[in-house]
Amino acid sequence: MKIGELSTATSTKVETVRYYEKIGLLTPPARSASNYRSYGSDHLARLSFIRRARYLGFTLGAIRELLTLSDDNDQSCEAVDHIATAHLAEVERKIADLSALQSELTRVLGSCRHGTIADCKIIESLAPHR
Amino acid sequence: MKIGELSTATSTKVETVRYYEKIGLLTPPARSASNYRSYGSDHLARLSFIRRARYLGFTLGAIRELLTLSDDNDQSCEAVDHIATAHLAEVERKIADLSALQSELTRVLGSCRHGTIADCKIIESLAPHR
DNA sequence: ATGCACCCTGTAGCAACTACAGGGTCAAGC
DNA sequence: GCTTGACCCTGTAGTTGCTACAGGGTGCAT
Repeated sequence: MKIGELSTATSTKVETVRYYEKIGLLTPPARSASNYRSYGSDHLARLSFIRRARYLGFTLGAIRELLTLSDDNDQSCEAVDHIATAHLAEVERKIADLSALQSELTRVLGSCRHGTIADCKIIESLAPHR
Repeated sequence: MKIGELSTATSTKVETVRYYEKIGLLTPPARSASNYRSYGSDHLARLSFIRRARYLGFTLGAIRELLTLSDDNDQSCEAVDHIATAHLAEVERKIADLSALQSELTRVLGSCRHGTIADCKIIESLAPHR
């Protein structure tokens, strides 16, 4: 399949596919006579893996590790578990941060009296002169 | 005050202060005879505002708008309210996304049987061949 | 006078793409 | 047979919000 087909099959932009190749996440595929990239089902599987992991918020670095690990069938999946656990912890930390932010923003917004800037409580609470 | 003092006063890296000046968020301060930047309390207030808004997750673009608005005391604070409301919505969307992710990661991790890669459920659920 | 902490400018790097610019290829329709 | 349009190619630069040098100058204490 050509890059455009692979791209639509995985909901990935064509440029992104080429980018993954450039940084070594995807192996360079065979080329047609007219120098077009020609992908097989292995590429499709690998790219699907990458996209799903990206969707789950893994960094490209983590994905690279996961891909390396997944190539070695005999290894224990302890390392995989470790990467995923660390990522989960990170996600939970972000949720906590954002929730704190949410309360604060809600508080700030709740103080808006819809007057003029001069006595805008939002601006005020952003500029703590305390 | 010199840039280092401003920097520690606002917990901002010196490079970041210069960066804010370069992109026009901070007005260029006066210079000493030896070409050192020399800041006053207005700069301190403005940088505090920026840092607090950044801490609350506002983008520099949004902060630029907020700063422009806050300079015009007579305007209604409707626009300010609008920016903050939009930001809150964004934060809430992110929280929802991350929470979905959290469940999915928890599910994926829960399936780990600590065997070898060959039958690693984590890897499997990352590569959906369905 | 010599060290050290601080200041200056300017450029390049990070993540993870995205968006051109400037060209080549291929199949369909007139 | 020739044009039109959709696709493909490479390479480079832009995005966001900084951060990290490199290669210098300044100011103060010892």
